[in-house]
Amino acid sequence: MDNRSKILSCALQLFAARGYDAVGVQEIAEAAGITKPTLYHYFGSKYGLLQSLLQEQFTELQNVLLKVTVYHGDLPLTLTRVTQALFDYAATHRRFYRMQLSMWFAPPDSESLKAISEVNGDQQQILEQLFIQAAQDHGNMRGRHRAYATTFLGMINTYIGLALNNHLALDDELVYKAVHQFMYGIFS
Amino acid sequence: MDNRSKILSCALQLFAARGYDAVGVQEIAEAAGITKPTLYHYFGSKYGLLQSLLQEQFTELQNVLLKVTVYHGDLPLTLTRVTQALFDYAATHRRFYRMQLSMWFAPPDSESLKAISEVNGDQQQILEQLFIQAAQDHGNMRGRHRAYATTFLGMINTYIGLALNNHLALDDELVYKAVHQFMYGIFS
DNA sequence: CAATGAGTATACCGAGTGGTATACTGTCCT
DNA sequence: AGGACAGTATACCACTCGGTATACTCATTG
Repeated sequence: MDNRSKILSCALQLFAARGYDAVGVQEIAEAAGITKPTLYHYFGSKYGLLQSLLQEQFTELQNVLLKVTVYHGDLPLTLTRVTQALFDYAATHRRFYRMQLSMWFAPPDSESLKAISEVNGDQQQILEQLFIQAAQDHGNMRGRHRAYATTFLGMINTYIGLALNNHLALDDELVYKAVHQFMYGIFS
Repeated sequence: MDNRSKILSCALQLFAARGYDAVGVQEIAEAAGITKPTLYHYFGSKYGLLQSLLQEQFTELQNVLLKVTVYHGDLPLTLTRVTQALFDYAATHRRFYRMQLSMWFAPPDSESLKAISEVNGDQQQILEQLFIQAAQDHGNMRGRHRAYATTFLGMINTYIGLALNNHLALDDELVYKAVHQFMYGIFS
């Protein structure tokens, strides 16, 4: 593994465990077995490191999401696939998802929130597109795609958050429950 | 307002906006119009300040919660009251709830999470008691009180989080929806 | 009056912060 | 061979961090 990858990997581990603000550049460098100028050579700044980290992981997540967000008239089916994909991604990228989640709920003026907002818009838009398509079949959904996408993602992220702390398991039963809870919320 | 209260108030504002780690003791002191030794006189350390802040606000929240968590055989009714109470509390203590929420999702080894965990257990237990009582009337709920309390609080907190970012409104309709979504989750 | 003790400020501490100027390597390309 | 350039390390910068030693003020109390 080259130094750049080593830095990214160690930074992810440290940020996920203690948070962006609480981890120093020096510490990351030591963990990666390099020195600070090397880190600054690749990423320019601590914040740039965070951006690169988020960027690279998020494009992967978005590709997964794009593959699974195809709508063919059966919204529960698509939502089930999306939920499964997100659960699966969270389970196989626990560290990253943990970091991403804590940043999602970070204070409004924190650098963490700023960083993740820059990157997160696409994910939201993919989901919004899905709900816009579905609204063509279900009139009462029209005009609420933004709210639906946010709520859906919020619910999923909550479940993942609970699962990461071992309060529940991300099994098929939970997928089923989550989707039906959400659908129930739409048609009531 | 005495200096102690001024410090607490300013610390809350700053922590809620930028996070515990990103705010320095010096900055809190300046915002409160005092100097560091005064702060250390009252709270001993930066972490002690955070603990006091959480402690005082949480006892207030717990009192609200205790008043409203009375079970008389109608679980949806009680949950509606609890949800309303939490929504109301969040709406009237936006800054504090914002801080509390970001700490709830803070990285596992962060001081923020440690601090809130020390204080949060009681809240969880109040809800668990409710579900234990309800399980006497609904056999299929038995033994899951812990999961129910966690999931319920998680759901409520997600809605509040979305509301704090103006993605939705904490109105009676949402209370109804949330409670029914949750009840649906139990009996399916 | 003298003594106590809470509350506050000045001035300081060592350690660590994010970030960089400089110089040295090695590997390409001409 | 020689220049360019990515990559890396040593040593440093000014600044901020959480925390404190000391001394002062002032109200309470013996």
